[in-house]
Amino acid sequence: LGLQRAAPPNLTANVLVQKLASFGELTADDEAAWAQAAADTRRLGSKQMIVAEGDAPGCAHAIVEGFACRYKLLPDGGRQILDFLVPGDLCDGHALFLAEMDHNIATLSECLVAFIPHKTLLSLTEAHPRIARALWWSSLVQESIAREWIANVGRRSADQRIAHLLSELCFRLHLVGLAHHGQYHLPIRQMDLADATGLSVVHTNRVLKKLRQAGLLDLKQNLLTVPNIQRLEEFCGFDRAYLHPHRRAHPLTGMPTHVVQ
Amino acid sequence: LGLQRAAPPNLTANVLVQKLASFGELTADDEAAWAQAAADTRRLGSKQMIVAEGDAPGCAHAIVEGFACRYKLLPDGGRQILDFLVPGDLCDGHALFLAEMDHNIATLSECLVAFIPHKTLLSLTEAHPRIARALWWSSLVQESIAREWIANVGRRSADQRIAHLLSELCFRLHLVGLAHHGQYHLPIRQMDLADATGLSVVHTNRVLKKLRQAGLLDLKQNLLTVPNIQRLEEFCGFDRAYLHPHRRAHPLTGMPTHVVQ
DNA sequence: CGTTTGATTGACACGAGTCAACACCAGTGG
DNA sequence: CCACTGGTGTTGACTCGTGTCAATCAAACG
Repeated sequence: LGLQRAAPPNLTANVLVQKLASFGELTADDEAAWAQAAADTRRLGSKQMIVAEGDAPGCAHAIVEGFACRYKLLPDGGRQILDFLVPGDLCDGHALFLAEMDHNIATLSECLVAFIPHKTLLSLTEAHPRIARALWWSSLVQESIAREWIANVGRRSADQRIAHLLSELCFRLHLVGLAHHGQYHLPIRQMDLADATGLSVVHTNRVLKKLRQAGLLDLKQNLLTVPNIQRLEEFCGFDRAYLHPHRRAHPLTGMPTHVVQ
Repeated sequence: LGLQRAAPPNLTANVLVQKLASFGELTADDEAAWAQAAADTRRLGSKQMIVAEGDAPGCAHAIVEGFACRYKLLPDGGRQILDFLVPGDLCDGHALFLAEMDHNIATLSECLVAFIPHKTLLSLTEAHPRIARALWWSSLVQESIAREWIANVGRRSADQRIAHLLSELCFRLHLVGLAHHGQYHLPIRQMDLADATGLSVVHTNRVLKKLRQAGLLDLKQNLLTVPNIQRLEEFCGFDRAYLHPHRRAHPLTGMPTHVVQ
């Protein structure tokens, strides 16, 4: 598949830069510095641990290619996925300050992962205030996503849960240019969808069938097709506001103004 | 009730200081500055809005007395509570940087709320790096709590959900000295518990009855009694790690070392 | 007092979980 | 080359946890 080909070296950092820039305007100098910081990349196989609960890693990780997720394991063996990590996402920016990780991060497909030493991250934020602000903004969006997930799992019907989750992913993939005419390369199993929405695999399967028959989406063999994204979003009440896509100037902190899309 | 009496003026800021200090060691000077910043307090009735979705408030809010919550309203009228706010909690620290609120914050009981102008908050963090770090830490704990709630609502049984939620509250109330021999003043209705755990009110009621009969806890008339907190925590698999109570020195950022409890 | 809000309980319906069987595919090894 | 395997998707039958509806009760309140 064309989607799976490795990006040329000088394009490797492109997704990371594109994503960070979506959180705040950067100068060419900022972008170069960010790309440089993430130069150390490694390829990981599917279902490999990136950071484990209890770890206090010495470097941050960002996804360049492939899909990963955060998750917790419960005493009874259950798994709850807390977020999907798509290309461009910084996995563990907060671990820079917290003593130890309180959840796991693992790949869902083969991934290209950038390793950014905490030392580099710190000096970067000191020398590049715009990068610092973009990272700060990004961490706030992370928090906001987590809150929306609570509402998703807590109060939406099974159909809407799945639809909402996929709507969010579509939007986030759009941000980094990974959408092609309503088609998204989505290397996640139904079991992953189930663990992200708090449903069983069997019921997830049935819901997907129902959504397919309703013509809202089609997910098969790692390819998600959404004929009409607006219809899907209406169906599940998706409102992109929580992803804080358009940034307006703040009277005090002077965050840059810019509208995505 | 003795618990409901208004604190003397010079004690008003005590809870806020105590809470902030639980996130990082502060000097006497820091504490005085923080208390001063939160000097403007107002008393709000039950079920009053503090900040609404879509707002871009000019000041931050902190709870001094009483209970509040964050929540989202869904298109179908459902409400999902995203977090409870107890005395000492900063409600909307993140709003300092984000363009607008993506959820509501309202009181659950009569509350004493401190209003901290964003301008003050900004200058405070510039002049007092320890306060800045404590606030930063606090925002990370907020994020961590949100993630735990996803797992709670997504993968735990109804009994464990309620038990876990109440275990968390017990711990957080402990932090600010609001626990008295396994008894906690908890002015929240069963409907609030239901909206926080993704259950119906009726079923919440039944679960509470079951927990009461199992001798795990007793919640009636705003008073939560937990005979044996350890037993409750074991029942629901509560692990305080996600609240990041003990802070160890970080090799790079030099966060202070200190163990709560 | 009547009114309102919240707690409690029962009867019933339904969404979602569980168990089990089978299909399908890729990889692997005899 | 073809069985054999493990992982994943699909479907049916059945069970069970929760939701819904409705009635009653208790406490708070104007």
